[in-house]
Amino acid sequence: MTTEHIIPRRRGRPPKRPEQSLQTRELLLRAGLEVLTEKGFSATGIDEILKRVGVPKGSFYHYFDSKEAFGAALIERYALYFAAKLDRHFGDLSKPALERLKSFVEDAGHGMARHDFRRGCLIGNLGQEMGSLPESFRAQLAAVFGDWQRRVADCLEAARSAGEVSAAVDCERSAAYFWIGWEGAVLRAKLERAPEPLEIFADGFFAGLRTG
Amino acid sequence: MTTEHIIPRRRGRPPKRPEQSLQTRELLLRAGLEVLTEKGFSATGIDEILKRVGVPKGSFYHYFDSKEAFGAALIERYALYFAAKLDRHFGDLSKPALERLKSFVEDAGHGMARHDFRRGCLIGNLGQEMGSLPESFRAQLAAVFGDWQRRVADCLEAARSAGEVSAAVDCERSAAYFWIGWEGAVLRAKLERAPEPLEIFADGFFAGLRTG
DNA sequence: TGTTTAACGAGACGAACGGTCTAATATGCG
DNA sequence: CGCATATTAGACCGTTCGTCTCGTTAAACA
Repeated sequence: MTTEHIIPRRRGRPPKRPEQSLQTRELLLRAGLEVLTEKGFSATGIDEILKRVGVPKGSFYHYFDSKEAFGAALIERYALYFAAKLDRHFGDLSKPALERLKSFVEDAGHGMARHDFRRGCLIGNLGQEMGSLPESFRAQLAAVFGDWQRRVADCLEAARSAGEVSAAVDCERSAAYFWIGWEGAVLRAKLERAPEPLEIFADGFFAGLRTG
Repeated sequence: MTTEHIIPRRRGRPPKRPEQSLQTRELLLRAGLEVLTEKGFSATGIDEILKRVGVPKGSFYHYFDSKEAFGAALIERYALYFAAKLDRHFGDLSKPALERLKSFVEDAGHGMARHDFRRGCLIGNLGQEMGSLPESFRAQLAAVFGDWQRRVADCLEAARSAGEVSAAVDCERSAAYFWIGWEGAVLRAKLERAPEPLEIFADGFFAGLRTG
């Protein structure tokens, strides 16, 4: 069901093939993303991730100083992965700016559907959990939202210049609004295991842009 | 800092004063709400709640069959508490319907501010955690949202009848939209420990109602 | 080619957790 | 008085958490 590379693992110092040497770390990160987007940080034990990829505990603490450090690495990776996704959509100048944003929304919806609405957004998940998370995560998570917001704001700005949305739209504020609501929609879609919350939010959001 | 009733607890069967006899259970529920709105279900241990109110474990398992049953009781109580809050605002016929909704939003914002934006919405918190929660919670949580949505939809309907919002507004859908986004705003306000997300969402939502 | 050192795998370890259980204590009731 | 009932008290068990120490293997250097 998941990334089940049961490549027989050798002990001792590995041969000098950099691609191979990063494999274990890579596997841990990938599995971590899968599990954490589904269950969050606190509810997930290291062992679960370990078992999933067939790596013993000792390896984990070789690659990461602690569960906290692992979490930070996951946030970083997820943020990057997502920023790339945004760029891919927003950079597609073959369509109008507003369409670019819509295509991201659609893509994200398909992504959730592909996992049966069981997985949400890592950043949203961890944000919700901040009450019990290392305080160092707070700034990191907020920064990620800031980054994503920037990108959406730019896209909206382009749409406004092109007259695709009302000139009265405050792009920065609308971008903030977008992520606030989108995360709510993802959360709700996960709860109901259904796409409707995403659709309802997207419809409402885009309708609002017509009038500012 | 919290409900620190350190009422000296007597062992043995208590005297027949029903108000007193429910006290321990009551204290557990109250403390549970405080902690779970802040940290969620998985991250919270029974012991933490117990210590907070100075109740030994034996009592806990006397009043609740399990942590799961305790969670279910908390959801029920929170849903009731919140429904009452909604009714209080929406039932205040001295102001226009839209104002009633706005006053709820304002009240909720003050509520979060009072706890320094450390506590969120229990239902939202648990919703996010569904990935690791007993499956029995899912229907219960969804039903709560359904109930709240109903109430908001009714309020919106009243506003529409009074011409306070565009006749084009789909009240049911807008109510769904409201809760989707509002939960996102609460989550974000908790993350940033600031009221802006609530304001941004509320502004955008109410603006959208003008045009439907 | 032999010794040292870096890189990694393996699993033992103590603390904490959820949950159960028995005992202790006090009241209600016949 | 004595038995049933309600509640507190906390020892206890199996699990799981995150950390740590050590063994094993290859690279590095001479």
